[in-house]
Amino acid sequence: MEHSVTSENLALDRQGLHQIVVDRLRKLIVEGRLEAGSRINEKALCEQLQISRTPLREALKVLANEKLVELLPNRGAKVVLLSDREIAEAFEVMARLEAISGELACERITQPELDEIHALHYEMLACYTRKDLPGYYDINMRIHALISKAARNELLQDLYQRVNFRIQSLRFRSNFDETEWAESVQEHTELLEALTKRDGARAAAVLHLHLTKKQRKLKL
Amino acid sequence: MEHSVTSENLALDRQGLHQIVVDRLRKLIVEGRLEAGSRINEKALCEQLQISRTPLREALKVLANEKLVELLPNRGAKVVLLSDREIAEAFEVMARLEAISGELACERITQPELDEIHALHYEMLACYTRKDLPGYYDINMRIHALISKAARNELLQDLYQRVNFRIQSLRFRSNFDETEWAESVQEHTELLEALTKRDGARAAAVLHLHLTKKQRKLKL
DNA sequence: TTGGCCAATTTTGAATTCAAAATTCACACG
DNA sequence: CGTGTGAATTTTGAATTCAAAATTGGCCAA
Repeated sequence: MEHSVTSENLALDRQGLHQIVVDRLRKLIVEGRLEAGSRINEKALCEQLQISRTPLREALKVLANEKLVELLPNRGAKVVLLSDREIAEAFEVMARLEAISGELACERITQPELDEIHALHYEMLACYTRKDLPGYYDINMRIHALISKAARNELLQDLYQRVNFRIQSLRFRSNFDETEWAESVQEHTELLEALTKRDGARAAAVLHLHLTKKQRKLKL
Repeated sequence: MEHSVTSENLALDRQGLHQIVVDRLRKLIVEGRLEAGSRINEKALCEQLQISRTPLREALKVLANEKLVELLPNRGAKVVLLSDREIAEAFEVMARLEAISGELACERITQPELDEIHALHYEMLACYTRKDLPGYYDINMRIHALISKAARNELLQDLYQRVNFRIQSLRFRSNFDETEWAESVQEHTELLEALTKRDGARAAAVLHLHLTKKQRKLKL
């Protein structure tokens, strides 16, 4: 192995083991692979992730701060299970954050970014036509993430992501019937229009409504 | 000692040592007693706080997640020093969050809460008259916190606090001349008016402007 | 003196250890 | 049968340990 250095130093350790664990665990939670409400056993998780308890416990404390897990004194951690009220609050905040992002994005988005969103929009239409729901969800999320990014405010983007982490796992609870799906697509078309015209107020309004409707589609 | 239990169990440990350390450290940072940009020595802090390194390191990771400290790989932690851009972003977000809180508070605030805000407002006027700036700051913050609370959305309140932690330490950098102080007081009076009339749009507008002006008062 | 190099020391990252708390489980008793 | 009790086991919280990385400080040479 001619090129190898002392220790295979691929994964240039960004910032300590704990951060890697935070990201992996958060992904597991957000994707629903770690069930909401379920207990987290430190030993078991350590073995699964092949790490010692220290970085795992550090990660759990960070995720508790993000309110993705709950720390019970002397009784370990559990994946947070949102109450109906918390879900409603998250959507109320998300609707506002998206509206703000949309408004700011109208002022600050670049043409290449706008083009990319348009491209994604067509990809999304393709998924819609094929009734490919997972693909639709994925592209939809990427569009919203790009808008958040185009608002050119990293703190706003951070808050957006934070709230998004909370509600993303709820996508399994949304029942998209044919009519509602079509409606959602229509809203996206209007959003693109507003963005293209740099009509901030309209983009904000469309996004606020879009999120409010998304909330209504949740199964209770 | 007749009443004493095995171990003096006052401070009913809310939730582990690390959380206590998080709160204490955050307070030190926000109050500026831990200088922005300064290195944090684990051993020294451990001795000062009379704890071992484990809970301190857990706390540092949480605070890094809150972006109050920065973790440098293998080189320890330092208190975050905000760039001008980050400060501008924080105020941009804060202005929006306050506006949202004000708007929602108009819909949801109770009469006792409104009364308490009025009482605080008069206390604040007293501080203003006496030119008691620390007292003014303190009451001012409590008024804004109450409005955030009256919005009846814990997640929104959490985001509000998070952003507030970031910019609170900047209060040392604001130069309040006589005119500006008077102006600020006037804005508060208008805010109270809007709240009393439950005029959400107006409360939002006043708060947005209030924050924007606050930002302009910062020394660069 | 100044600059560079290497050993000694300090500091960090993460695993391990140890005590305290909670949980499990067997068994006696009603 | 179901229920309460307590010892054994597991799990958690936090200190300690240990290796790796960074920093410091001294020494030598230019």
